[in-house]
Amino acid sequence: MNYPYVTEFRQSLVEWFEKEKRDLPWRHTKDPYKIWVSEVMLQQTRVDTVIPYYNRFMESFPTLELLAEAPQEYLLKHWEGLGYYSRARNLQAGVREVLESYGGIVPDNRHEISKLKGIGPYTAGAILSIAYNKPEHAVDGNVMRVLSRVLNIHEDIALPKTKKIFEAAVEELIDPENASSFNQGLMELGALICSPTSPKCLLCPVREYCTAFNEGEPENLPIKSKKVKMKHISYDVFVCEDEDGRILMEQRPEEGLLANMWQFPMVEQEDDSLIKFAQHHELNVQAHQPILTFKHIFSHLTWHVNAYYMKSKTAEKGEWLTREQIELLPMPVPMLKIWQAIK
DNA sequence: AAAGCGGGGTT
DNA sequence: AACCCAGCTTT
Repeated sequence: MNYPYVTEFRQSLVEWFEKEKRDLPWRHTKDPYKIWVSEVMLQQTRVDTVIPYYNRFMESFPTLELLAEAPQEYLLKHWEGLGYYSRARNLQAGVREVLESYGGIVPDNRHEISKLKGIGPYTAGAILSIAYNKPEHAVDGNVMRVLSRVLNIHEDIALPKTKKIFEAAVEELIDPENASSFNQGLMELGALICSPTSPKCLLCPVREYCTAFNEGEPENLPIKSKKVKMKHISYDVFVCEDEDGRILMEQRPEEGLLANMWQFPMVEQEDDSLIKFAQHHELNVQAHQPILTFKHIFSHLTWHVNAYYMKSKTAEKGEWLTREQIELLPMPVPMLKIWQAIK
């Protein structure tokens, strides 16, 4: 690696972290289960977003056993609005594996913990280092940004193989006695100081040991290629209420986008989609009116939603639920938006 | 190696 | 509007 400041970098980073770290709910524990939950929630998700979800989750599922026993719908309700809902289902599958195969003890080595559903290379290293203080790499977007600057690495971080370079670097740099503070320090530095744009180098505890600060251009690292083609789809959504005040609902498939989440019936927009919808459900629609139109942007596609409200005579087909029942169902944000408009 | 998978904040 | 965020799974 040919980096001359290993000892100084370690010491400065760990000291800075232990002095300046934010007071976060999951930093009050070393329970591997709780660290696990926090790390899964934090995947592609900001700290400020996660905090209320984590607190609510720990009130309902304070132990691994209670999470293992929870109905999936109740679990998803706790994840509602957080996104990437497969994380929640994988987490539950993972804790069940721990109970069945490891006597309820989260494994303390990479080989075993990596077998658990939802635990990839990053989360494995995060749990091992934070809960067990094991000197294991935990390379996320923050770490790649920080180390690309400290070590002046110009490889494209969008390429999967590039992550191996950073994992190898962490293995050499990591403080074997303070793995927890070292790994968290790298991420905390990325969050507070070594930001994507306008890094605050003058406040940085390791700027003396930063190759890009000394010899390069920190603000132009890391190198990241990008190519995204956004897809667009238009949907009609029908909020259909019968004479008893019950509303027609449907559950999404168990695989794919928003798996197992509930929604008001939704069909791809066509000129006669309302007629087709009414025929399919054998509805006797008496009146309908537009509620709202909006755009919902996912990471890889955009929904253009037209929502309508309608009254129908009571029909046999489909799941007709009361407002109280609907409140208990996990729904994605676009549906919550429509539900708010209805109420 | 590439694609699918949420939602929201920042610039 | 583009980018980013304490990434993982499937193909």
